[in-house]
Amino acid sequence: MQHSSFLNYIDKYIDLTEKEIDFLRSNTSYKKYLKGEYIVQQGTICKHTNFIISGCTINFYIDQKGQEHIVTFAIENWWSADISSFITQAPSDFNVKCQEDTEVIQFTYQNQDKIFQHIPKMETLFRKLLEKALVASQKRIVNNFSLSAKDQYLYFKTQYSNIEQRVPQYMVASYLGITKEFLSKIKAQLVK
Amino acid sequence: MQHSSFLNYIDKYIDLTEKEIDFLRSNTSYKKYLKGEYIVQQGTICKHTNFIISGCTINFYIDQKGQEHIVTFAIENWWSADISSFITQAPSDFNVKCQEDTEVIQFTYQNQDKIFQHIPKMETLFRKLLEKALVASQKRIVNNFSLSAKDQYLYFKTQYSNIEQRVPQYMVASYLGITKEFLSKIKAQLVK
DNA sequence: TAAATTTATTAATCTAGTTTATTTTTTTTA
DNA sequence: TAAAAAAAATAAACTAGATTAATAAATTTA
Repeated sequence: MQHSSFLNYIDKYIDLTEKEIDFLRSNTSYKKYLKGEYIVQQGTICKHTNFIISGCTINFYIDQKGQEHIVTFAIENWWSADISSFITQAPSDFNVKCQEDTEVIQFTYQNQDKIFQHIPKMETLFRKLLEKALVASQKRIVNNFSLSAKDQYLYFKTQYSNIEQRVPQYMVASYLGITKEFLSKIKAQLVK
Repeated sequence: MQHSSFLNYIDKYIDLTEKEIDFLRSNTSYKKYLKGEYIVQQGTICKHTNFIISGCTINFYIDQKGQEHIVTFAIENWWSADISSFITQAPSDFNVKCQEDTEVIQFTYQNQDKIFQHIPKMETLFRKLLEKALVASQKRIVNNFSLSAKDQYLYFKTQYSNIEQRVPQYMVASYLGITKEFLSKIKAQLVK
């Protein structure tokens, strides 16, 4: 029941037997975080990969100058974790924080491995998700290269309009790598 | 024999039986490209994932203004492809071009799939490689956010000093997302 | 080995985006 | 529902890096 939206998601990509579903259910766990809570904190180890059932998380870090930079947003039916820390089980450079009350299904490193060994289709699914994530990440680098801040913002709106409505504008600016003042200027200019 | 450096690479990560090695060998192929040849051209489909035995490739695109942007470099023991085009088998937005004479082991989409089904360990290896590639890609975005052009260049040198020696300086500038003139200025300033 | 081509340097001018500071608007809390 | 706090807007001064243009050095080719 807690797992149902997660299982629906999985079902869109692969077919699992009843046994496999039970295995998956018993090797993952449900957790609810409140708005403002941290799922991962800079300097600690990222224990879980999180599938978001409901809510919204931000992945950010604080640089040497004390400035906060948003690396990614995640909402329902997306995945949220600091992969670097998760795969190495070493302290994280990032924070994962709940921007809203957030319900997740969690995979520990050990359980994820167990799942991949018992259900190779799950590993295939994860491989394909990683391929897509890598393509999206490269696309972001490419956009950074060749689009003005205004065009990057417009692209963001086409891709993530649902997110724009759920987070403060200064976080969108941070995600785009520009100042909140400049995003404000861009918006004013777009209105005209 | 043509496959030996590829098999050595694989052997560092996973143990394969003789049969598995034969299967891998018969479902991949060796190819040699000359300096300047294209492995993938913008607008065509990326047919292969390439493991580089020797040589150097650049992955770049031409933007609307006709400007060339280098997205990635790859050398011996790295992988080279346009993943986006490869996984969708749709026309590529990128070029993969040989910067030196380059020998590769090639996986077609179908054969890669066959290999993953016959040798799940290979899919595990690829998943882990993708995880690492995603982490590196995110790291690049993060550096872009918080480092000056000079510091990005210094970071590049620590990570890819071997590549810096093998490609013209203007390609390094392009990879860093700055002009060749500005990189020249940075280098002059660093000498002092 | 000279000519042609490609790559790198230098310098002046310019601009997209930052910084700093102040004001206004919106949201939260008591 | 008023006060406090957080978020957004506006504007002036500033700067990192781009653009343009000319020159020099290195590499390739004949």
